[in-house]
Amino acid sequence: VAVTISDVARAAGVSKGAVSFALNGRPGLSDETRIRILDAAATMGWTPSVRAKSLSSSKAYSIGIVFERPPALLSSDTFFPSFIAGVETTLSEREYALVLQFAPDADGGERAYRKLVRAGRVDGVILTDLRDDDSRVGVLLDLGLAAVTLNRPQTPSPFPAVRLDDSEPITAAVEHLIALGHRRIAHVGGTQAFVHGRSRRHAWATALERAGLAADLFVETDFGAASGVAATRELLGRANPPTALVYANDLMAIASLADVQARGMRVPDDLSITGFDNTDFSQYSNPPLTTVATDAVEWGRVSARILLDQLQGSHDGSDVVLAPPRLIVRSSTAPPSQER
Amino acid sequence: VAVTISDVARAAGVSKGAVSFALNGRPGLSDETRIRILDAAATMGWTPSVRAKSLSSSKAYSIGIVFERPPALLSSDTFFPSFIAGVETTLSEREYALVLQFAPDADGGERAYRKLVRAGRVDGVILTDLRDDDSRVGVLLDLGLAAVTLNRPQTPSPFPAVRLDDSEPITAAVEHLIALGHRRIAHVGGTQAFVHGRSRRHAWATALERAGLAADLFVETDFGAASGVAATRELLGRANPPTALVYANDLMAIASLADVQARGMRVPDDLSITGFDNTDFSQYSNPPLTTVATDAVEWGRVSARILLDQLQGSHDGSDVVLAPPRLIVRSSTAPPSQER
DNA sequence: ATGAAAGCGCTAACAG
DNA sequence: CTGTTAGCGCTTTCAT
Repeated sequence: VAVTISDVARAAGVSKGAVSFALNGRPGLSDETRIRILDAAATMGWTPSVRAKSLSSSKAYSIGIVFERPPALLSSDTFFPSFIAGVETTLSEREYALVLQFAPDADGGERAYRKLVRAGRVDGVILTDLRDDDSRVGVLLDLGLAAVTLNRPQTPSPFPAVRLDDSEPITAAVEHLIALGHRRIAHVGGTQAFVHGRSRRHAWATALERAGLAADLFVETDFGAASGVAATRELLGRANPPTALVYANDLMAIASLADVQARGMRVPDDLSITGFDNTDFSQYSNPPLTTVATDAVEWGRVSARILLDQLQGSHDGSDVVLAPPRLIVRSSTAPPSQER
Repeated sequence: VAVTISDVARAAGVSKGAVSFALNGRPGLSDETRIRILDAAATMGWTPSVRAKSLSSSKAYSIGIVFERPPALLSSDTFFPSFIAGVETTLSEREYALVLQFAPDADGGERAYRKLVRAGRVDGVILTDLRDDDSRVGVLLDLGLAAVTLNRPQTPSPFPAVRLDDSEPITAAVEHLIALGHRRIAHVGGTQAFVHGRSRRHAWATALERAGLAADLFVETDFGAASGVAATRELLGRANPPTALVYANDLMAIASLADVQARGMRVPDDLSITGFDNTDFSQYSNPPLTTVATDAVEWGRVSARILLDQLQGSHDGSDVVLAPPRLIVRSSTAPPSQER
C-alpha cells in the first residue's frame, strides 16, 4: 500500500542503500544522484516508516511521560494539559511522538516505566511531580534510559533538571503581605514529599524568618480542593489565627476563598489570600485572586527540547533554569482589618 | 542486550516459529513443547519487542488522539485529563499505547492525523470535540484508519460513536428551574459547531418550549471563562433579563457567578445558575453550584474498548450509549426573587 | 505436530 | 563515490 525505499530505489535506478543515504543527507553520493533520488521520493509520495526505522535503528522515536496521580486529582489539574501540550509541540517538530501513561501510585509508575522500556516504546522520559527521594531516578538509571526531571531532587541524579524557581514568587507574595501589614501569615502547602511542595514551604518560611516573624502557621495537604479547605478551617480555628494565607495552588485558594466567605468572613477585608498557578479562573473568582503566573507550556517545551538534545548527544547534561514566575497582585490581598 | 525469541528458541531447543506459536497461544504445538517454551521464555525474562512486532505485523499497537484546541483553552479543560486517563487505563491492559498530539485548529488536526497514519504510528484514533459537519471523518475514511467518535455527527459516519446523552440532564436542569418558578431561563451555550454545544442548546430549547416558554435568551460562547462572563453580561443587560441561567459548562458558570456577585447581585436570591461537568471546584464555589455530573474517565475507558474491539474485529460497529449524567442540585438554584 | 525460511522497511557495514 | 548485503525481532506460510 505505501511506497518504500525499494520502490524509490527502483525508480531512481539505484540501490536501497543509496536511497537511505540520500534521505538522511549523508555524504557519499554525487549531487546529481542525490537530487534524482530525492525527486523520485517526492513525486512518489514516500514517507518514512517509523516502524522500520525503529527496528533497524533500535530507537523508538518516542518519549514517554508517566503520570503518577490518583485519578481524583486529575480533573482539576491545570498544569498537566498545558505542560504536555508544550512537550508535544516540540516533539512533533522533530518527528517524535509522545506516549502517555497513568499510574495511580509510585509503584504502578515504576512498573509503567519498566514496561515502556522493555517493550521498546520510548527513548527517554520526562519525570514530573518529582519527589525529594525519588525512586524513579534509580529505576531509570538501571534501565539505561535518558531522562529529564522537572526540578532537581535531593537525591543525586545524573539527569538534567529543568527547574522553575518557585521560591522567588512565594517570597514576593510573603513580602507583599508583610508590606500590607500582615504579621500572621500562614501557608497551606502541598504534599511535602514533592520537590515543589517543599520548596514553596521553604520559601515561605525563609521570607517570614527574614522579617523576624514566626513560620508556625503551616498545614500540609495533597494539593486537592477538599484538603485545602480543611487545612484553612484548621488554621483559622487556632488560638492565634492568621490574617493572611499563602496557598500552594489556585485550586485550594479558590475553594477556601468560597468556604471562608460562606462562613461569614470577608476577603480581603478579614483575610488576605494568595494562590499559585494563575489558572484561568483565578481572575474570575470574587475577589480576583492574587497569584503566581507560571508558564506550563514553556516548561513542557523546554523539557522536551533538553531531552531530545540529550538523545542526540548535543546536551551537556547541565540543568536549565526557567524564568522565575511573577507574582500577580489582584484584589484578594489587602491590609489586615485591625489596621483599618 | 535484550533476550529475543531466537534465544528462547535455542534454549528450548526449537525453532523461532515454534516460539512465536507458543507465545501467541496458537494451535499446532504439543502441550509439552508449549510449556517448555513458555518456561524458557519466563526464566530468561523475555519481553516482546513492540518494534519488531509492529514491523512484521504492520500494526502500531498504539492508538492516537489529536486535540484540536487553542492552547489558551487547554489549561482550564477538566474533561481532557480525566478522559485520556480513562483511555489509557484500558489501552495498557491490552498492551496498547496512547500517542497524543495537539493542533491549534482543524487544519493542523487533519495534518496531524495524516502524519500519524503515514508514519505508521497508530492503528486507530479517537475523535473528540466532534463537529456536526466534521471533516476529519472523511479524512480518516480516506486514510483507512479505524476510529470511534465521541458523539455522533450529523454527517454520515461509518465509525461507531460512544455517546453521552446530555439532553437528559439539561432537560432536568430546565425543568428543575421551571418547577422553582422561573419563567425566563437563559442558556449560555458553547460553540454550536460542536455536537455537544448544539445538543445542549437543543435540549434547553425543547424543554422550554414544552413548558410553553420562549427559548429566546441564548448566547453562544467558546466554552471559555471570559466569553461566558461576556455572554452573561449581555443577557442580563437585555430589556427582559433572565432570572436563571443554564451554562454549558462549570467554568463559565463559576466565572459568571463571581462576576454577577461582584456587580451586586445575589445568587441564588436574584439569579439562579446551573453548570455542567461537576468539576472538582463546583462544590467549592459560593454558593455551591447546581450542575451535571459527567464521567469523563468512564467515557475514555469505553471509547478505548470500542476502538480496540473494532481493531480486532470483535465490534459490530454499532454505537454505544453511556449512562446519562445526573443533575446534582446544590445551592446556586432557588425560586426567583419576585416569588418571595 | 514441528521446523525452515521468506519477508516487514529501513540502517549501516562492507565490498566494488 | 556507489552499490550490495546482512541484519533488527517477530510473524506466517509452506514443507516436512
